[in-house]
Amino acid sequence: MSKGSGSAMRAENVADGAPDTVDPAVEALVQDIIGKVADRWTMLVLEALEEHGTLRFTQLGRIVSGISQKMLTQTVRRMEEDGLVTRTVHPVIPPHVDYALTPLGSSLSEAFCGVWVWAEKHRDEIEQARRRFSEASGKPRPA
Amino acid sequence: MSKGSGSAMRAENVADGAPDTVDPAVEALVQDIIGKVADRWTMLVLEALEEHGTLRFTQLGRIVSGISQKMLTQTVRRMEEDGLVTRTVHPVIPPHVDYALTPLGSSLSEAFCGVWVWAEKHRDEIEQARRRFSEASGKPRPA
DNA sequence: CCGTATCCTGTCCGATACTG
DNA sequence: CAGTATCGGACAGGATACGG
Repeated sequence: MSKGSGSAMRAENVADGAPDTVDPAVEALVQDIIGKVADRWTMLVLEALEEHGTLRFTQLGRIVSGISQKMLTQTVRRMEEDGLVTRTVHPVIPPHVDYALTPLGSSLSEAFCGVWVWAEKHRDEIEQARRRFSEASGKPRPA
Repeated sequence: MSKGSGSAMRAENVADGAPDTVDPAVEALVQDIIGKVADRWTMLVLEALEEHGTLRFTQLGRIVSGISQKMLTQTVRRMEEDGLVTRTVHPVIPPHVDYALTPLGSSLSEAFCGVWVWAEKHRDEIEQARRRFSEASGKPRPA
């Protein structure tokens, strides 16, 4: 999933009228971002921080119930790397680390909210479609 | 995304220490939908159909370059199951199958556009953040 | 041309144990 | 409390070959 995002290729000038010309670099980056954000844990951490503001490691782990330390660390690190969250270490005993969304992280949360709203709005249609599909295929309902 | 998001498996509930903005059940379903829809191939197929309209199996496979037949079939099947695309079989020889977006699929594409725009708009910030992170961590370029 | 079935590999993720 | 390291199971997904 980690594709060559290091490319300095710039093609923001999509001033043409052709809608079918999607820049490969942009497309790659978008896929990369989506891939990360759509991750089960990343999404939940994003939400948790959007809701509660600053949180500690353990707090985060409690809110995102079910996540392992490994995944929490990994998720949070990647989000930090992408500039979505800030990681503040207080050098005291016992250790104390705070996590918070950056403006970039907040804006992503907001942007992704559109898809969230869509899913919520159309979940009935989706379930209907699934049922219709199961009916037509003669297959039993998958879980 | 990753593997586990097959269906609404989130039976685990938080001890309600903090008020959630959304219903847990709805959240689970939305996560499920997001998980499927945000899939790398699903996204590309969605885009391809949004751009080109109706497409045949092989056409689709050519546009979404790099996808295997297995994944293409699987992706398209799931999208059909969720009511995002229509699958029209022309019983001729040789076989001829057309795929097209449903209104639901189009609306999803539109909703996803927000994230797409976000990624495009902020890709510089993200790359900067990554560079800064690499610098601070003393890590070499991750390919 | 379209789709399925089989094999095989890479990777994700949870559990556990240990350090500062 | 916060994080790292390692092991092992499970599954996604690519390649291939074959059926309709």
